[in-house]
Amino acid sequence: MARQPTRLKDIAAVTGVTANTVSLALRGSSRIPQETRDRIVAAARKLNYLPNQVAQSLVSRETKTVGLILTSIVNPILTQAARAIERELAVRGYSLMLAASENDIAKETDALNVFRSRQVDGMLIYAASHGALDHIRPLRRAGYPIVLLVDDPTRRLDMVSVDDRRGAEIATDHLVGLGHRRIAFLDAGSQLGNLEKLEGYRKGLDKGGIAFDPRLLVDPGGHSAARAHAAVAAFLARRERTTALLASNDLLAFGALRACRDLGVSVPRDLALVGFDDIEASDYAPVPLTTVHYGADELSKAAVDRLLELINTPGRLPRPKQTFIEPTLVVRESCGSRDGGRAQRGGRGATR
Amino acid sequence: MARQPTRLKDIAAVTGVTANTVSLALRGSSRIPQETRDRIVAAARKLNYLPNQVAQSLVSRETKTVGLILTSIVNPILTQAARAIERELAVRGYSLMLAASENDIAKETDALNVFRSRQVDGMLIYAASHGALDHIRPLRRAGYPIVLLVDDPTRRLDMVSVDDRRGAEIATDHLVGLGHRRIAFLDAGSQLGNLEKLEGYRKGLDKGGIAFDPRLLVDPGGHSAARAHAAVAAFLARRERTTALLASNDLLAFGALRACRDLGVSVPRDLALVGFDDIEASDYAPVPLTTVHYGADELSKAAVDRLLELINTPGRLPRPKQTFIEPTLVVRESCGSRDGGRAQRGGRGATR
DNA sequence: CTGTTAGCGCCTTCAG
DNA sequence: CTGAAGGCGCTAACAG
Repeated sequence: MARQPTRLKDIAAVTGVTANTVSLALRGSSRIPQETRDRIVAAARKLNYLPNQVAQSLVSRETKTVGLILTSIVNPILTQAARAIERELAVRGYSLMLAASENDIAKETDALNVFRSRQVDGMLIYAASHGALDHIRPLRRAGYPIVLLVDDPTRRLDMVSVDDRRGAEIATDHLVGLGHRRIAFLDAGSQLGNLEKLEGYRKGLDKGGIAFDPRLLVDPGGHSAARAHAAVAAFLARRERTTALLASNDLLAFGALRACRDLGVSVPRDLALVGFDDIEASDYAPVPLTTVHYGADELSKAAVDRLLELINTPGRLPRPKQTFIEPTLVVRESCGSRDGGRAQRGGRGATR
Repeated sequence: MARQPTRLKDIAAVTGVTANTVSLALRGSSRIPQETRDRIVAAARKLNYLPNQVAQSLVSRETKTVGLILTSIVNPILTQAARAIERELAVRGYSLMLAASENDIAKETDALNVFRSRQVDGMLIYAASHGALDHIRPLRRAGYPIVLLVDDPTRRLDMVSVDDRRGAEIATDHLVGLGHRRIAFLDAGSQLGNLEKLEGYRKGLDKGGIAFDPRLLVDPGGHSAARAHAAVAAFLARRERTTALLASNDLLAFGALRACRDLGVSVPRDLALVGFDDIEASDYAPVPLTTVHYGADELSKAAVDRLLELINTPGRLPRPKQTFIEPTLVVRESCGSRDGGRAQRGGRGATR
């Protein structure tokens, strides 16, 4: 990029030694006498020398780079994870390369290839579809360090993820415990085959002795709050006599909240609402959101740790390891249990 | 990363030609007869060949990589920009390398050096401090393509940025037009020397014939909603008889909204509120936020376009060019003008 | 203690 | 139409 970056050879020319000596000196080899070293280091500073990492990588066969594939960068929770990942990597001397799949397997595959071609030392992947991992598996078999950031049902890849199933289950438990029987589930993941949250929801229902009713599934057909807004509005218009709604992420919950406001449905009095992710804005929502929380930083750290473990394993990769981050429920106002009473008996309502 | 990635030489061995021929064939050179080419391409596919970009970069002297330095990845508007940048770059065959400065000049400098060492073809920088650009300027002089994503007061660097000054000005104009005279300004940028918004605010005041009162400046001492929450609570307790507040970003506005709720101050009836950035959540806030909007995607595209222009300029870099993205005001409920009346006379209040 | 040689994987130039 | 030679910037092996 700079038109003429300084090379070892340039420093060599100035100091009257050979490029090799400069290389050794700059890396502090004791083979070079202190005095020569100082002279070389001084010259390097003066010439504003920085080693060419691409040349280094070619010989060392490592790039000190990790690739991260995100689904969509709009979801704040992914952003938060990306940030923690960048930080964790930076302190360990790795750089982060970013790609987005937009929930599209073809783009995910493209990103995989780009990263491979760029010789990244490892990859972190928010797979678009948890069921469709067959484009990733061969890479692991070929020896590529890869850590999935979503659940792999088959357990054949390394993985660090929040326990989505458990998260949806505790959220459902909470609503069931509050006396709700008709609990709707707002989720965009099913289309992509990401069924963990749905399963957790069903498990929670089961435990409460509530039959699963597919009419209570609402699919926004997209991942934005706007989509959720429309879908929930349509759903509410159907008058399914729902008293609670579990949204599979907070952005969708925001849309739901808006739909309720439009239709004069009071949250939590008329409808108890629970989200998922606990993004920063959830606490600042019109009705502060009860939501499933998990440590995105903790998750990121665990994922980076595992990835570096794989990267630094000399021979064959160790057996895949699965790590689940345990979620907790953060109870705020939107579920109606904040002030003790059952949501049905009416709480403070949605006043501001 | 894969223990043994396929090389040109491997394909050569299999097809009984030389590595050179393989290289030409794979790049579709007409110098190689169609039939040989097909044979080579087939072998490459079978061996799952991908070119080693590190090696390619060493000879081509370009990495097809762009470095992006963000201040803090928490601000959703930066994320949104990052996403658009990634997308713009990807369609042009460039990869994105990400680093975060956490608003710290030392870290910003580190990131600059890392990118330089990694031979990125160009850099996009959300500089932490718009006044402190002296660590960046020499790079431009050395011929590095760099586009700043914030204003450079001295106009010596290429830059694509929202017109912060203008944004704050139109927001202030709006509040002045609504009859407000005591307008507070909530801003975390001044400490870092990012004064554009403050200037716009003062200009708006001036035009309205309102004297600037430093007691109406509230500094959250940080960039989070929580900090704003605390700072605004303290400010409101001082009873400065403020009727309006301009927040320098939406996250801060959320915190302010929360402080108002805590203290029973109704928005917009008792206090008109205007934010900045128009992040997705703003429309879903307890009181939908009136805020300064700008096309983050448009900004990103312009920045990427300009950067690639610089990258593809053969000799000396052209003169630096400044591009401002024009902001607009999105009027929602928090400023009290939505339903026609002056905020002071009471609007719908903050009901939900 | 330092210089020389070779090679990482690829591309370009020049021979054949 | 294809092969051989040289080099990108750096490091590793071996000489001297």
